[in-house]
Amino acid sequence: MLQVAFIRNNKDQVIKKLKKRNFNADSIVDQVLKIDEQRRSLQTQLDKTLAESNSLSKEIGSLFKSGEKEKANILKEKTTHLKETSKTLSEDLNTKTNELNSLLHTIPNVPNELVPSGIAEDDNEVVFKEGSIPDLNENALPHWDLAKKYDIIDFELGNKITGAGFPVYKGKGASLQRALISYFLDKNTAAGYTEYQLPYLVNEASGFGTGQLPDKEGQMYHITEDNLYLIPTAEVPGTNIFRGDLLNENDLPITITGYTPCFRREAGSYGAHVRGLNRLHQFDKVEIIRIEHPDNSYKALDGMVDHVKDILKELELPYRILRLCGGDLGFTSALTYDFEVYSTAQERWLEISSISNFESFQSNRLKLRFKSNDGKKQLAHTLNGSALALPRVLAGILENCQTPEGIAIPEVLVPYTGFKIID
RNA sequence: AGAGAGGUGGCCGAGUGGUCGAAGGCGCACGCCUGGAAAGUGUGUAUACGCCAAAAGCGUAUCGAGGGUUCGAAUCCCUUCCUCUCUGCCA
Repeated sequence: MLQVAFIRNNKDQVIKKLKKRNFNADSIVDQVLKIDEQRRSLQTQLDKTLAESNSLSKEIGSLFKSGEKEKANILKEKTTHLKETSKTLSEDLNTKTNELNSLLHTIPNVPNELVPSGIAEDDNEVVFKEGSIPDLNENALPHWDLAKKYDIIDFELGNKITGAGFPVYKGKGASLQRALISYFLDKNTAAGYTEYQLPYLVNEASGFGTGQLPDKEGQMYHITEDNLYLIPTAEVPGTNIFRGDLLNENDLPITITGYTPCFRREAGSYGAHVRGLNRLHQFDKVEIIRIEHPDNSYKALDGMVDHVKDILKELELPYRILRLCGGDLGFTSALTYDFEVYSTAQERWLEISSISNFESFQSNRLKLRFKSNDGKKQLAHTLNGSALALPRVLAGILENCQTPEGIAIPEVLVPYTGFKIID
């Protein structure tokens, strides 16, 4: 959520930059500023009314003490209308504040300068490419066939136990999953991130804090009996650690990593793109999260990108990095880099990581601030990224590392798996 | 899950209807004292919103959260969340 003061002071810039997202902010910005003005005027009136009735109350108190009951009763009557006035004023103020907030909730983050304009996926800008695409023979199989061939992932069994999108990993498939999680966590902690184990269920306030609610309510599994949500990403519990906090400048940056399963309803997805591991209702992911000083957040973003590059290089997977265009940029993000690994057998790129700088958009909603050394308070910047999402990395390994003898495990993972080949 | 107790500032802790944003202590910051330090001593030490060009200042709100009673609520009532103790259940 953008800050009203920011919109007020940078009105034209905000409107102009939001155009990159193909978001026409003209009328909504005017509305926001108008409602904010009304809100402030109501606040002033209410404060004045309350101030008057506070001072009357004090007078009444001292009159009662000195036994001047009649005088006190006269004053009491005077407070009656003040009470009515303040009641309606505070109701109006509430309405205006809610109105303002729900309007603000519909305005996406202002994209960074670097964000290319564009409408959809095809307009994303490829900024980096690394790794050679292996020349597989004609018998190369997509990962869902490989999973069956080596009996390491059972999709049908998942259907039986739960439903589509809940695969069962078996034997070396399960080991490989566990190996990847450990390997990612080790890489992240070696880079300075502190490992956390986080809850998989979050309350409503956390959902609002990171912006999943109210907009993406339908995308999360909701346990209505206890009013809790299954997390769609570790970003939600991880970032909400700091909800409402006032940090010290010296506490920054805060860097955390955590492994969690992720649950997504993915309502409305279907077709070939969701086959096998491409899109699941439950999947594993290791996330990295940073709380940064605003002056440092873009440097930190680059650092996160380099970190993930390093991991993919070690895994020897062919990948590319995209800078998301305005049309594809997430609602809360100011700048996002997507990592895609090449699926040789499917002949398409699969998204395996998304790294974003939200600037103060998330922290404004979270009320996550820090006090700088000169005593001034300001919103911190939040960033997060996957390092990495498991299923598609697994798909990439299965497809790119298939040999006539079996799946050759990337060397860095062998100490974690304890085996070199799946056959 | 049942019974009881409780949630107050960075922390501890007092406060059961009026001058309480809140005693006292600890911590922290700055000053004095000291050759230096400790001790001692003095001052200061929450957040949000609003008024103001801004600072100073002033106003309003905030004692887990939300609502109510009252001229007036940390204090009384209701709802809700959380913590602790005992009992029950359980990896």
